[in-house]
Amino acid sequence: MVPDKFLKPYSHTDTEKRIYSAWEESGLFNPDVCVEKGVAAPDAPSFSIVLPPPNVTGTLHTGHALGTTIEDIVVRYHRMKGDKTLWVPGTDHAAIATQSKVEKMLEKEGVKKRDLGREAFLERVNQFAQESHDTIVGQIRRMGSSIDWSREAFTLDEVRTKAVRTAFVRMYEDGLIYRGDRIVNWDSKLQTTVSDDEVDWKEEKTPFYYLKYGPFTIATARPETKFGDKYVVMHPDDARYAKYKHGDTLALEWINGPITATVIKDSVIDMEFGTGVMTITPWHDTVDFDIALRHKLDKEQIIDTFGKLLPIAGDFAGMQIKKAREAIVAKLTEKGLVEKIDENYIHRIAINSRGEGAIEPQILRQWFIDVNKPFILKHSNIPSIKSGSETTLKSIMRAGVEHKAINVLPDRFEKVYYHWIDNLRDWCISRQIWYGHRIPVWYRNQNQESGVMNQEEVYVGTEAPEGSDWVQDEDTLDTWFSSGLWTFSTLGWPYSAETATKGKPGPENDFANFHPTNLLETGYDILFFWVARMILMTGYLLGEVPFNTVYLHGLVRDEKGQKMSKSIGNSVDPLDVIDAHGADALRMALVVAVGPGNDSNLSDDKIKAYKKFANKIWNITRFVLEKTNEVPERPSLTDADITRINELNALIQEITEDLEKYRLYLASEKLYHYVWHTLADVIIEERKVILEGSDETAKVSAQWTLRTILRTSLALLHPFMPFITEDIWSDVKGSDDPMLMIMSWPRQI
RNA sequence: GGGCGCUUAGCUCAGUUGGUAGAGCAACUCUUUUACACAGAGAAGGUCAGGGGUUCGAAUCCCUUAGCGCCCACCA
Repeated sequence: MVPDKFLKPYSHTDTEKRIYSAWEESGLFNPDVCVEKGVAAPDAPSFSIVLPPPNVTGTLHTGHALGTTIEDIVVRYHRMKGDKTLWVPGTDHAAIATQSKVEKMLEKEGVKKRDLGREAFLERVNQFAQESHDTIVGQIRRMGSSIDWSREAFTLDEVRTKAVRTAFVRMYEDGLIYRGDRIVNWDSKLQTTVSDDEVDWKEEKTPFYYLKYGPFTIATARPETKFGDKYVVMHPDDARYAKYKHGDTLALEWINGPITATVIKDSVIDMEFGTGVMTITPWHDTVDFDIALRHKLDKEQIIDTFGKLLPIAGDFAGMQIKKAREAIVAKLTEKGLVEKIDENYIHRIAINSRGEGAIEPQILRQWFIDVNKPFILKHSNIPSIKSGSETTLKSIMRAGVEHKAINVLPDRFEKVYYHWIDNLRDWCISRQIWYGHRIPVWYRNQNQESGVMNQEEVYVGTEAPEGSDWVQDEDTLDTWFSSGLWTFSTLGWPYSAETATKGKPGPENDFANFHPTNLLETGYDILFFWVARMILMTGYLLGEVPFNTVYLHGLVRDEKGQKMSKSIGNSVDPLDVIDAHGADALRMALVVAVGPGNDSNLSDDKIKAYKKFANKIWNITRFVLEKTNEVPERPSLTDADITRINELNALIQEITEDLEKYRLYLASEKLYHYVWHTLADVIIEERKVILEGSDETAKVSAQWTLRTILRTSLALLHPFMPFITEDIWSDVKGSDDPMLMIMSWPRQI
C-alpha cells in the first residue's frame, strides 16, 4: 500500500516543522539521551562541535546557513555512526557590533546613549539582544540543525562571565595581561579602541606636502599632526645625510616658531621613498611609536580623543583636524615652508570595519595581552611544548598547527595563519563601550590626574573586593576575549573542569567527555579574530588545542558572484528560501560542489535543482512502494542485483570516506548523481520489466534489492537532506527500526 | 611590497592519489492512460587561459606569461 501523501508532489512546508518537532521531542540531540536509549554505547567514541555563536545583532544570513549545514551534516553522520555526538549551541553578545546597532536605533528615536545612562542603555541592549536571539534560534531550527538545545550558552551569561573573569585573573597573575600606555587604534566616533584586525584601509586621493624642515625636506599627507615633530629620522647608511650624526641637534623654524630638532638614525627608513628623511609623530603613528620606543624619545599628544587639536597646536588648538589642515597649510605657505604639493598622492586612511568611523592612532592607557612574554606552561598536551616548560602565547598558537594537532582545511590557510602570528602585536583587549564583560579590575585611591599612578591600588579578581571604596574599571573586554574561551566555557569550565569524569554522562562531565572538540567549522574571514584566539586561550588555560580540525568555509555570494550586502539589496534570507523551496534544497545548494575555503554563488536555479531532487526521491519511493512488497529475508539474488548491491557497497564506502575526510562537497554530489542517474534512471528502469514479468525468483530479488537500495540511499542522504529522508523513512523502515536520525550508518551489505 | 586563490560546455561551477572531460541551468528533437512533466529518451556543445617542461600518459605535477579576485604589510 502506498500512503496517499506520495500521490502528490513532495511538500516541504507540511513536513519540515513536524519532523523537527519530532526530533526535538525525542531528546536525541542530547548525547546523554542517546546513551540512555542505547543509540550510542556508553564507551563509544565522542564527537563534539561547538556552534560558532552568531552575533545577536539581528538575523542569520546565508553564511550562517552554510555553516550550520556543514556542521549538521557532520554531526548527523557521527550520531548515526554511533558516536556520542554533541553539538553545542549558543550566541555571541558581539559587544561593539551589538552596541552600535542599538545606538543607531536610539539615534533614530532621537535618544543619546549618554542621556540614558549605562544601566538603562544596557537594558535596552539586552532587550534587543534577546529579540535577536529568539529570531536566530528559530532560524537555526528551520535549517534542521540537530543541536543540543539543553546546553545552550551565551557569551555574556553568568557561566561564561565566570570563565572570562577566571581567564583574565590567571593571565594577569602570569603577567600576560598588563595595563600600559601604548599606541592603539582609536575610533573617535564610537569613542573606543578597536583591535588591529578590525581596522579597514580605504584609499583616498589627497595632497602630499613637501615641507622644509631646516636643511631637510620632509613629506606628509597629514600636516595637522606635525606640530610636535622634533625628531628627524634617516637611514644610517644614507650617504646624502652622512654629515648628520645620530643625536645631533639643530635649530630650525617650524609651524609655530623656532624649535630644536634631533637627528635619529634608524634603518626602518626607506631611502628610496621621498627624500629619505622623515619626522615622527609617535603619539599618532604606529611606526613612529616603535621608533620612539627604540630610541627612548619623547612622545607628545597632538590630537585629543575627539579629533581636536590640543594646545600644542598654538593658534590651531581646539580645531577639528580636518578643518585645521587648510589653515595650517596656509600658514606653512606663508612662512615659505611648503616646497611643493603633489596633488595626486594616494593615501590610505584607517576605518573601523564595524562602524565606519575614522581610526586615529593614539597612545592610551589600556589593557593588553602580551603575546611575546615568556611564561611557564604548567600542563601541556600541545605537541613540542613540554609541561612545565617556558613558552609564549605566540609559540602556543604556532605549535598546535605546526605539529598537526590541529588540521586546517584547506591547508593553504595555515600559511596565512603563521604569517598573521608573525606580525601580531600585543592584543589590546579593553574597549570603552558599555555592552560586554566589564573588566574584572577594581581601583582604590584612583588619582584623577592622568599619568600619576603612585597612590593607586589595583585589585584583580573574579569578584569585587571587600570594602565600598573600590571602583571597577569602566571598560569592557574585546568580544573575542570571551569567544576565545567558547570551546571550553560551553563545556563546564571552570566550574566542573576539575571534577568532570570521562565516560560519565551529564553536562557536568562534558569537559572530560567532549574537550578537545573534534571540529571547528567557520568562515575563513574570522580565522584571525576567532580561531587564532581560541587556540591562544585554550593553549594557555588548558595546555590543549581547542579542536583537531578547522574547516573554513567561504563566502556565499549572490548568483552573479557579488558579495551579498544590505546596501546593494542582494542579500538572500535563508528563511525565504526555506519557505519557498525547503531547508533540504537549501542545504544541498549550499554544500554540493563547494569545497572548503572556496566562495560560492547561490542561485535560485541551483536551489530549485535540489528541490526537484527532493521530489525525485519522493517519486522513487512511490514507485518502490507501489511496485514491490517487503521481502523480510534476503532472497537469492540475480547476478544483475548482486552487481547493483556491490555498486551500492562501493558507494557506501566512498561516502563514508568522504565524510570522514570532510569532503562533503563530493559526497553530496555523488549521492545526487547516484540516486538520480543510477537508481532512478537505470536500476528502476531495468527492474520495471522484471517486476511485470513472471520470473518469481527474479521478481523477489528485484523487490528486495530495490527496497534495500532505497533504504540505504535514504540513510546516506540523511545528513544532507534530513527532513525528506526522515519523512519517507517512516513509510519504508522496518518495523523495529527507529527514526532515521539514529539509524546506524550503512555498512557493507 | 609580500602571500594566496581562480581562469574547464552559452552561464554557474565540480573533477579526492596524473589514466580516453562532468553536473545544474539555458538551448535543440521526440515522448504524456509511463514512479515522477519538479519527468523520460536522444542529440548538440570543451585544443580544460597562453607558452614551455616532466611522464608511456597531464585539467591534474613543475616552470613561465597574462587577466580577474582575495588576504596581509602600511612608505613618513
